Amino acid sequence: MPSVTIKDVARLAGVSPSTVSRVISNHPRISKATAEKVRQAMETLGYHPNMTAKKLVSKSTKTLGLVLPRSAEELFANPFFSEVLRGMLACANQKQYDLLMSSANNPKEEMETVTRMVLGRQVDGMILIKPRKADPVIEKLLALDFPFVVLGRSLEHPDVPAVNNDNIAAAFDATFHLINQGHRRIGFVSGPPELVVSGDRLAGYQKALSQVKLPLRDEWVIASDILPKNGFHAVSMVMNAPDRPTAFVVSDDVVAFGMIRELVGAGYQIPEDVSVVGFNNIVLSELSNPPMTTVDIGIYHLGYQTARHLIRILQGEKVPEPNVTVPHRLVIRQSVRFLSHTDDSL
Amino acid sequence: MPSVTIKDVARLAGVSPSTVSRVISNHPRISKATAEKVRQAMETLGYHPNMTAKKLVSKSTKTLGLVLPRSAEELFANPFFSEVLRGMLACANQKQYDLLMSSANNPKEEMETVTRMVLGRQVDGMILIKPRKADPVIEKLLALDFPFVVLGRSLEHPDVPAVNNDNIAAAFDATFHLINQGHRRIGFVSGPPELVVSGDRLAGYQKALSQVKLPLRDEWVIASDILPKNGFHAVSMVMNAPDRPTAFVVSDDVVAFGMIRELVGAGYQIPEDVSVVGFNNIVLSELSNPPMTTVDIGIYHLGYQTARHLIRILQGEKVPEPNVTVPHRLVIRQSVRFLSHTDDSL
DNA sequence: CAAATTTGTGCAAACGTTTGTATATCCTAT
DNA sequence: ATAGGATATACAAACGTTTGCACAAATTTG
Repeated sequence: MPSVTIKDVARLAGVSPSTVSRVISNHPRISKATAEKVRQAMETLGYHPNMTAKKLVSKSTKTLGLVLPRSAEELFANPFFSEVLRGMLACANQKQYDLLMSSANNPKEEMETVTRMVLGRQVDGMILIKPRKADPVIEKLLALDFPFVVLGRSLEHPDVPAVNNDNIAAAFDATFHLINQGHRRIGFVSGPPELVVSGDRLAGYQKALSQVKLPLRDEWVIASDILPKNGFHAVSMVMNAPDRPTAFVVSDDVVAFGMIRELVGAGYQIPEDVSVVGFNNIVLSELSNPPMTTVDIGIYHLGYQTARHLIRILQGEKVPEPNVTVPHRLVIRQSVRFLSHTDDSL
Repeated sequence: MPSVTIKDVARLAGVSPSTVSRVISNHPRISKATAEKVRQAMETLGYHPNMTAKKLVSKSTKTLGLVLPRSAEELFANPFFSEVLRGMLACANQKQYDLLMSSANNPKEEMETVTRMVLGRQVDGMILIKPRKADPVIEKLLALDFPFVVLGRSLEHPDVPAVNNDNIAAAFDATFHLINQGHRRIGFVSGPPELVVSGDRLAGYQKALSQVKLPLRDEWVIASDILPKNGFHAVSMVMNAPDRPTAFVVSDDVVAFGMIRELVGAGYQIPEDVSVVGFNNIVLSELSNPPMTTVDIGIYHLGYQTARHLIRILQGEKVPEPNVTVPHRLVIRQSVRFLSHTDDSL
């Protein structure tokens, strides 16, 4: 409302607008005296720079763009997202950047929003969360030569700046933990098939099985997108077969919760009858009943490093590696049972 | 990078920049012919308006500001937040607004960020999430006469535009449900004491007790901020007393999870030994073991309506009521036991 | 002590739009 | 034919900054 500009300050301080500007940016060749005078004037007038004007002339917005994946509806109810966001905000905040967010209901809207942010010069760089396979947004940004980093990885462009877990290794570890605990019949619940991350985790699972020469049984891998809605029919189908799995690797903790709930409802005990290892280690994994064994992928760091990486690039710092990998670790709690080989109660 | 401006379009189309501008904004007095010519030129050049310039001259940013409460660290790991955000984004997106976010580590930073957004004219309005009692940010915004709405309510300024639940009634309902189920010794776990919402829920709990002439026992109300860190000492202290509560109202589902976990760890069964009713109905409340009885406060709607309310105000629509109340409802699941009055097993 | 350099400040252009006012062309009505 | 009003477009100022250049004053140098 008051809208006091640099000119008002200049007038009161008895100097030119450019001098005021230089005082603000600590230009070296401003005398101590005028600087003081100007600061005084700013103070009494309650001056604050108009960021929009500043952005226009400086051609830098100090803002990072973030468009929510169209799968937002699902992914978003997931604590994963807020934890990632928390990391991003923490980093952005520290480096004096803001985050401009928008959501989109479908791929078309998503592209439009990206376009508006990028071509509309509202942001200095973009963050892409969990890209799809053959993601057109990546193609677009690449074509525009606009700075961006993906949280996850691009299948088609391996050298695009990215922050990711080694999801193959992570799923391998999760699966191998079950193997080490004596399990031989291990099922897998995968994430949305269009996401790169889903493919990686599936691959890690398969790798672990084949390493110990266990057969891959297609009927034991379940696509999670049919899970929460359809009452887990796929799960009960698998469980009703004569030689059912004794354990599952589930590529998302939330889905794992839903699955456990179904299993419990069907009369199974966790981990006595079925073991489960989840993915992500969200806060509630620790608080659930039973506390869930899961692979901690460092969600907060994932977010933090993604923002960090992008800002580094924007500031022209030497970026040693295009890709940064956030370490994961298996957190062993109580949703996995040790299965003696001589035990054939299952 | 290419940075094609309105002038480039004008040149190619053989008209003046102002004409191009008017074509874009569908000015009535532009001939069909030129309009076509200009659109053609925009197309071939791949023109997109520079939003920053537009914002500068139009003095409207089409952006909503959101500063994360300093309690972000805690609140944020909470799915509550992402669900609220999802609602806000959905509404903003629909009304063609963006969200500018920032976080702050302490009240001072918070104020600075608000100042930067508001006085820096980066946003048209602000959203304040769950204000504290005597929140200085509210005072500031009021003093500046800057449009904002709070998600929650202001204690000191009841007529400030706000979107909220009737938290007193909600906590009353939760407590009364326990009473109806036969409970007479009911504890309460409160949220961070500096938040308005915490006070309201506590009041609702007290109201329910006094309505049925149950004594208020101070030692049975536990402040949650001492909960997750200190291993729930307060809980075990309460539980070890000779006449311990048979049930708790817990003003946040996440805290309820943590509490249940502690209780289970101490050998109690839920709901057989202790009943719990939570607050918020986050996604995982349904999936937990046992599924949690909780009051659904419509988190998504809370977010959606907050954005909606602010946008209404910004667009100068007649706003019938300064405050909108999002309805709540008790969702009965399986964390509460029916307690026969003749049953003195507890 | 004059010349050269440094120091401090102002002027004006630029960033890419929007919009009020002026002007030119074209109708329509007298 | 011609005034009067539409209609369609151009001009230029404005939004609030930053910054290259010019220039005066102060300081250093030989």
